[in-house]
Amino acid sequence: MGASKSDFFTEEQNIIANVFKALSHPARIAIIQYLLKVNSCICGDIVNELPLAQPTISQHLKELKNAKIIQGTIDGTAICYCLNSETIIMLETYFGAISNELQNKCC
Amino acid sequence: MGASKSDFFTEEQNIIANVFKALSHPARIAIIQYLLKVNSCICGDIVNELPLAQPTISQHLKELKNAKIIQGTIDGTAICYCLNSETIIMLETYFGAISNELQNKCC
DNA sequence: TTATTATATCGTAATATTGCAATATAATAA
DNA sequence: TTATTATATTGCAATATTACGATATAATAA
Repeated sequence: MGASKSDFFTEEQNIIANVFKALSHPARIAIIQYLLKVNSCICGDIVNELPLAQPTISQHLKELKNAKIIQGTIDGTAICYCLNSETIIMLETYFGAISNELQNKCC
Repeated sequence: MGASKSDFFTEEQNIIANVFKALSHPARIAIIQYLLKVNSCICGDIVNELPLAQPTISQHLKELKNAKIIQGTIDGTAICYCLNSETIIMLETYFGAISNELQNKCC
């Protein structure tokens, strides 16, 4: 008894759930909002922006990167992170498709 | 040390993160897919469809309901659950807005 | 009333996530 | 080479989630 019965679900269901898991923490939403705000790609001064220690930010960035929500390119000693528009568009399409299927149905 | 520094983030960031948290489990994605497939609103035979016990399904449904991703209407002893198109459209709009803001920017 | 049926809640064990100090790594500068 | 700077990883404590048996609740049926 306990967590994780993911083996009983399809790979697709697990992949989709994992993208949303990456989005399910306020710090990671704050990182996304900051990356949107600063217009150009920004590196690790996200650490100065958020009320969390550097290792914690690094961990959150890793999760967003694994879910392909952001991407980072090395720039000297710094790493320049920015949003991955492909994944954003994929998510827009995901809900767009559900919303279309939902038309003329109950509720 | 430990989980949950949500007080340090804005209410908006916490609300958004909570909607995604509701979507962050394969069982809840499976419930959404099932509700889409059955065309008409369906009640608790989700229990027969998924490899989870009734209390577990009930808990997952509660989380989806709290996040306003589904809604349930009482029908005798049964409860008829279905997707809440308002929230789906809100999510589509959310990613649509990000995707628009992202145009002509880095990456 | 007493079943029966459908769903929700409680309690708790197993597991996962979060946050950070300490430390490691990697690139550049001196 | 030895700093310095930026980021990642490790280890662990605090907390949250997941799953389910047992039980409660609520509506209808007999």
